[in-house]
Amino acid sequence: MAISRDAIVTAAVRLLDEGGLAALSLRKVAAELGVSAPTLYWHVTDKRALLDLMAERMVAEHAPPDAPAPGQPWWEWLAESARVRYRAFTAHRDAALVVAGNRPTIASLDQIERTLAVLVDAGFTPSEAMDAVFGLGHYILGAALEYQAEAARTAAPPDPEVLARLAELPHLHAAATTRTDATGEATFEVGLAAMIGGLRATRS
Amino acid sequence: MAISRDAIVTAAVRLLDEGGLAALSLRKVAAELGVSAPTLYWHVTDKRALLDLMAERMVAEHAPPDAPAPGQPWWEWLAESARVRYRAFTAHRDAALVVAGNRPTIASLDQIERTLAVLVDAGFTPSEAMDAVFGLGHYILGAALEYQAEAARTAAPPDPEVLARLAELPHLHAAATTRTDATGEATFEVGLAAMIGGLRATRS
DNA sequence: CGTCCCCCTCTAACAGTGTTAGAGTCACGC
DNA sequence: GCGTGACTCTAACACTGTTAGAGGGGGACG
Repeated sequence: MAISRDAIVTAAVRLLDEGGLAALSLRKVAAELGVSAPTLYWHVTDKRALLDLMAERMVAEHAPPDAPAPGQPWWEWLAESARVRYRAFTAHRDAALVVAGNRPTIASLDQIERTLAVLVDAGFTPSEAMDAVFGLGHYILGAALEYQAEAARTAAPPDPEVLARLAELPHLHAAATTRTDATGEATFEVGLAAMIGGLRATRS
Repeated sequence: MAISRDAIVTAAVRLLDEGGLAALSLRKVAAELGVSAPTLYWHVTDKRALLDLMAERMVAEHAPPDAPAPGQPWWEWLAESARVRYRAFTAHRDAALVVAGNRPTIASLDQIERTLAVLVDAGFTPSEAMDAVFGLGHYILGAALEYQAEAARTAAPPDPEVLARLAELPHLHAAATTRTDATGEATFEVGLAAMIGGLRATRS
């Protein structure tokens, strides 16, 4: 009945969604497929390789447009691409962690190339464009990672000592009470606007 | 002769530097101290708790100035704080990963409060200041994480298929050949300038 | 029809992980 | 002297990624 590599990746992603990265073991993936654990090694060289495939899959699920729409400024297209990527990171539990340790794939290179093309077209040198891609990419990764870490944290009861300290700090307390950003999207948007605004400023 | 909690953290950080997070096991930490593994559980509740302590230690090693120097604009002070934090993340191997999963400590709350105070003083509302801290923090975390992931990647031989594809992509190839940023600091500076420039723009 | 080979799966096992149970040792305060 | 608590130990459990090596089973070919 021949287990396929794609089926393994699908099962692994499902398991990731359920229990997070820490709970993802090859034995569980194998069990999900009704197969013994060493069998996976015939289809996949390594657990690291499986994680690479999962990262590729999860990123591929959300594809940004290849280039700006006619008349659309490059910065708006860039912002939209960033949102799509952020969504890809937050759509699956611990996806950011999995992607972070990932080695670059051909698909990701192609996407970077497309982004570089747009930016070079807008007047960036290739090196400047690369800096922009890196800068934005780092921000997205950090935001997604911190969002998911926060989600994992709130599952556990908060340290009362820390909570007490928080009440004593006026600005922090004020900020904490006037904000309710459950999805993290509003916070992401603010940082994104700052980042892209900063990149735009270097281009005029 | 009574092993202290601080000694455990010190040994753990040394082991982290040597082998990275994946190679950090309680048994090795115990061996480093000439003690058996379960002994650590008397001093530390959990491995997660040990990682929290390590994160606190590593961050505390590099402390940014509490407030701008007289006459120093807030954005310059903010950039300097960001650099210090980035240095803290990259000073120890996998430090960014350890800190990312960390729960907020009292010390980190205090530092956030100081930053908020400076920004509020500069005209931000507490909520806007919080957004700025988050945005900048996410960028720093992502940059450090990606820098360390890249360092780990170059240890392994690169995939020839990916390498071949890279040669076919003109902009990517151009960018890759004209850049030699071994420490990642130059790339970090560019993104930092964009981020802080963007934050400044919202304030005028 | 037989036979060989290769795709695919299996069991058994190894070395290592975090963590718990419970027993033991040693110094200090009363 | 004696107990009590701080501190450490051994033994063990359930689990992890990974390797060795043995088979089954179906299609290709003589």
